[in-house]
Amino acid sequence: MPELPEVETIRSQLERLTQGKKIVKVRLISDKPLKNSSPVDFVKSVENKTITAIKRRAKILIIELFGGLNLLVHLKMTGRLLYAKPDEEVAKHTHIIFSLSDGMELSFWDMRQFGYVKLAEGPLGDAQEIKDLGPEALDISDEEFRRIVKAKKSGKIKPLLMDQNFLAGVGNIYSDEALFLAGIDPLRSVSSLTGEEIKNLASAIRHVLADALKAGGSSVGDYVDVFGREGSYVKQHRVYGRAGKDCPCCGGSIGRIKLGGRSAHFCPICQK
DNA sequence: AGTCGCCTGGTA
DNA sequence: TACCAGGCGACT
Repeated sequence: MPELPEVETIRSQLERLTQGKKIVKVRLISDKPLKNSSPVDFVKSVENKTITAIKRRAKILIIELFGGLNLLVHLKMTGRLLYAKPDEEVAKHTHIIFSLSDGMELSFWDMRQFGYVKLAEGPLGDAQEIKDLGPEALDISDEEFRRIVKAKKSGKIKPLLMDQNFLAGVGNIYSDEALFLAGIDPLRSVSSLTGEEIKNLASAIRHVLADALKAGGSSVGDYVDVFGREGSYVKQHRVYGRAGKDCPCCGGSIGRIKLGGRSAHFCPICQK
């Protein structure tokens, strides 16, 4: 599902709602999200631990537990973390229910089952999922962005923006939106970008992510926040999901191509 | 660098 | 029926 603005929306909500609360019970409806870790260890390690902080790195949520354990949650395409009152019937696609000391439940729901909830011991920076990530996209400086772009000798700009080890937090929606704002064709090779284009792109990335965060993210298909509410940034999309519609800048038709197995949306006139 | 696979479900 | 979907890792 979500990219940085959506995950950050959930992070800040969880921080407000669950920080300082204790996880009094864990109900594993399915082991699938645990990937390789043992269900017994998972439940034993998490039950009766207090949530000390909710952090985020790239698109990964980090639920910090008292005693130094971290729960890493990746929502991938359709994962949700839902905060709600206990319900008699468990909704379809709910995999894990954490009962909290305030009487509420935090549920991990994931229709396509790509997401994970993993226990990470030791320093967070040592975790396999975290250690190779690039700098955070939301507040990347012009200088830092220029440095990491210049370090790349080959490849196309759009797939590079989505590479989490290059830049952390940008996915298919926001790479399209940022490239549109910067006037750069998604197929451009990294090495062909001018200094000014790189600067404009850094600015566009920060701008798009900050605006999307303000709007509570983009609900294209499945994304909802911890209360099950949609984000409203789709209304502000300039190119993503708008193939065949008018470019907000020149009035031409928005195009859509396949790039690296994903769809890329762009204006063939405004983006060079 | 490009394609496939993991899954379920919605839409043309 | 076929194709599409906010991700990403494992293949060739």
